[in-house]
Amino acid sequence: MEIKLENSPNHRIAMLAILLKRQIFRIIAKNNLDITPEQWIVMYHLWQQDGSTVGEIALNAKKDFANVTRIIEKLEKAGYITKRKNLADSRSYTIHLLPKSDEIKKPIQQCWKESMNIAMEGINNEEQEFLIKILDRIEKNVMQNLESLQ
Amino acid sequence: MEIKLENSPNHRIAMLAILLKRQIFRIIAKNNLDITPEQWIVMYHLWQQDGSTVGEIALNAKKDFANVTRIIEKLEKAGYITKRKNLADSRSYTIHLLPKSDEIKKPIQQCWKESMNIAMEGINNEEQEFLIKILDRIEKNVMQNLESLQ
DNA sequence: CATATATATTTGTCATGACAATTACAATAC
DNA sequence: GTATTGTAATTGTCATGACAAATATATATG
Repeated sequence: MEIKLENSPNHRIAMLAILLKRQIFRIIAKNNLDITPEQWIVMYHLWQQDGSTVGEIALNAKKDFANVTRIIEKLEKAGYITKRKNLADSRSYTIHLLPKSDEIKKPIQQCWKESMNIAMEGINNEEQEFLIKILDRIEKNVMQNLESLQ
Repeated sequence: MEIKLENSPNHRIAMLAILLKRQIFRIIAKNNLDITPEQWIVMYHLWQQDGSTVGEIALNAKKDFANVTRIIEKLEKAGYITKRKNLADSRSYTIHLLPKSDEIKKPIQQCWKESMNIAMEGINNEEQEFLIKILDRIEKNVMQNLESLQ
C-alpha cells in the first residue's frame, strides 16, 4: 500500500511545525526583536529555573547538548545571559539571566501570543485540550522509543 | 499572564516535530539508507508528479525554493534524479526520477511506516482522523496569515 | 521594438538540527 | 592511589530552514 503523506500524522505535524516556525520568525522580525524562537525557548527555561546547567536546559527543552551550547553562546554575546563555573561540579557551568533579558520578556511573549492567536483561530478550548492530549501521547511514544535506542 | 510552553499547542507541535524528525532519521540510518527525510519528501512529490519543476515541488512541499534547489542538487549527485531544461520556459527545469530511485522506494516507505507505528501506538483511527482535521484547520490559519504578509 | 516589471532559479549567509569525536573533570573499581 | 569508566561541555561537519540578493528569461507597457 502506497503511503499518502497528506494522511500521515507524522508528516503533517512536521510540516505544520515548519510553517509555525516561519510564522513566529516573521512576527519576531516585524517587531524588530533581536532574538530567534529557539533562543527564546532557552531563555524561557531559564525564567523557569535560573542557574540551570547546559545539560539541564538541553534535557528540559529536549534539545541536543551541542546545539544548546551554541544557542547559549549567542545569548551570551547578545548580553542576555552569563555563564559561571559550577562550584558543585567543575565540568559544568550554570547559566544566569542578566537584566537585559527583562527588556525582551514582554515583547517576545506578545509575539508568541500573536502567533498562537493566528494559529488557533476558530479552534475552541475543548478542541485545543484534546489536541494537547493526543500530542502528549504521541510524544510519550516517541520519547520512549528514542530512549530505548540508546 | 505568563505563557506556559507546555500548554501552547504551537510549541508542542514544534517540539514533537523535532522528536519525530529525530526518530525517522535514526530509523533511516539503522537501515543504512543513503537519503534524508527531506530528500525523501522531494522524491515523494516526484513520484506523485514526475517532471515537476523546482518551483512546483517547493509549492507542493511548502518549502523554500532555495532549499529545494539544494536538496535537488544532492539527489542529483546521488543519482536518484536528473534535471532537464524546460522547453516551455527556459528559466526553469523539469526534474525527473531515474531508475535508481526505485531501489529505495520500498525500503524508505517501510521506515516511514515503522516511524508511524511507533508514534501512533495506542491512538485509534478516530483519534488520528480528529488530529488530522485539527492540524488541517491550524495549517489553513497559518498559511492564510503567511500569504497575507507577502 | 525598447523599457519596465515579473518570475524561476541560484547563491550567499546565518541559525539550528543531527551525530561523532574530543576535552576536562568526576566517580568507581581494583 | 591509579586505572577505568562515566559525564558535561565543546567542536567539527553536514543537512536544511530563513531570507536577501543576484541572474536569466518572460511578459507587459508604452
